[in-house]
Amino acid sequence: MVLKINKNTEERIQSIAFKDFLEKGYEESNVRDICKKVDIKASSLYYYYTSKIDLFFHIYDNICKENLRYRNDLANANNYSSPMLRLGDMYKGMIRYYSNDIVKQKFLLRYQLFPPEEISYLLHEKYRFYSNEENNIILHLINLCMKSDLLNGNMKPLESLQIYKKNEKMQMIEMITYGTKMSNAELDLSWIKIWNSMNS
Amino acid sequence: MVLKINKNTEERIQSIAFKDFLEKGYEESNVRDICKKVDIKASSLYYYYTSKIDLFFHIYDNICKENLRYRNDLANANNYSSPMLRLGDMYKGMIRYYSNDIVKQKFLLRYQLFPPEEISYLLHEKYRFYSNEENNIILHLINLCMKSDLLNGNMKPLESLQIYKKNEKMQMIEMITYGTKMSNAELDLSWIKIWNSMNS
DNA sequence: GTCTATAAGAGGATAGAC
DNA sequence: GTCTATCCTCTTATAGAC
Repeated sequence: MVLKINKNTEERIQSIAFKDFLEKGYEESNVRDICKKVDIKASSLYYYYTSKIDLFFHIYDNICKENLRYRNDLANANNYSSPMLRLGDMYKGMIRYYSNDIVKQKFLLRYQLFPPEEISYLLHEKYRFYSNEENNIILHLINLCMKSDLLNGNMKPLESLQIYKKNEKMQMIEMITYGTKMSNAELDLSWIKIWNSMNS
Repeated sequence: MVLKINKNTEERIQSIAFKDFLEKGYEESNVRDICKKVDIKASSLYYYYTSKIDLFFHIYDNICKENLRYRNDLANANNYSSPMLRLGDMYKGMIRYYSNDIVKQKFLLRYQLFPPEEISYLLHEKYRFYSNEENNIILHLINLCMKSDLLNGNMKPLESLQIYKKNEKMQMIEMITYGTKMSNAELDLSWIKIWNSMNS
C-alpha cells in the first residue's frame, strides 16, 4: 500500500466535510465553507457529488462499512478457538478500535440520536441495514455459544444479542462523553461482567 | 395553584419552540415555523423575545433551574437521617425524576454533546454555572459522608463527586437511548454499586 | 476539473399601522 | 399585542466558459 502524501480533491472534500458534519452538524454545515477550506469553489464540489446529501452519505457509508469490516475480521479471527473467547475478543477488539478513532463513532451517534429532518428517512433506512449486518455477525457467535452450551439456555439468542449490543454501545458512549481509556485489565473485567449478565 | 387551561401566547411559544429545538435542533428550527404552529405571525414573537437566541435560552434556563430545584429539594429532605441514605435518595430520586420527563434531559444532552456554533459560547458558560451549582449540592452530602466516616478516605471528595456524577449521567443516557425504566429494586441495586465504587 | 455568474428560495429581524 | 410589508443575508444548486 502506497502512502499518499497529497490527497486528491475528492479525499480532501471528504475529510473536511467529515469534520464539519461532525462538529457543526448537517444543517449547520454548508457547501461554501467546506469548499473554502478545501480551497476550491463551491460549484466544483458538484463535479464530485450530486448534492450535499450525496456528499454526506458517502462519508456516512464509509464509516459504517469500515466498522462492519473490522467487526467481521474480529469475528472470523481464531476460527478454531472457543466461541465464548471469540465473542469476548470481538467486544474487546471493538472497544479498542473505537477508542483509536472515537470521532467517527461520535459522528454516527450524532446522527442516530439527532437525525436532521432532511435526511432522517435515509438515515433511518441505512441505520436499519447496517444494524442488521452487525446483528448477523454477533448472532453467529452467540449461536455458536448456545450450541456449545457455553451460554445457558435461559435467554433466547436475540435477548443475548440485545444485552451484548447495549453494553458495547454504552461503553462507547462513555468513551465519547468522558474520553475514557480502558486498560486491558479493565477491558477483561468489563467483558466478564457482560458475559455474566448474558448468562443470568 | 390554579390549573391553566388556556396557555397564553408566551407559554405556547415556549412549549412549541422546546419541541422544535429538541427534535430539529437550534439551527434547523426557524422562527417562522414555530410561529405558524403557535398561530401568530413571526414578527409577534419579537414582542416577547429579542431574538431566536433569547427564546432558546429562556427554555434552556428553565429546564436547568427546574433540575437544580428538584435536586436541592431531594438533598434537603430527611435532614436528620444518614448522609449516605440521603445521597442514595438523591440518586434514586433524580433517576425517577428524569424518567418522568426524559425529553427535557434529552434536550440538555443534545446541546451539551453537540452545541451549535452560534450559541456554543453561551451554552458553555451556562453549562459551567449550572454544573457548578449541581456540584455544590452533591458535594455537601459527600462531605457529610466523609465526616461521618461513611465513605472511607481513599478518595478525595472531588473524586467521589466525579464517580457519582458520571454514574448518574450514564444512567440517564441509557434511559434516553433505550427508554429504560428502572424498578425500585433495580434502582436500589444500581445505587449500591455506585456507592461501592465510591468506596473502593 | 475548476472557474465566474447567477438563479431561486429560506431565514432572522425591523418599521410602522391598528 | 398582533399584524403587513419589507430588508438583507445566506444557502443550495445550475449554466456555461476555460
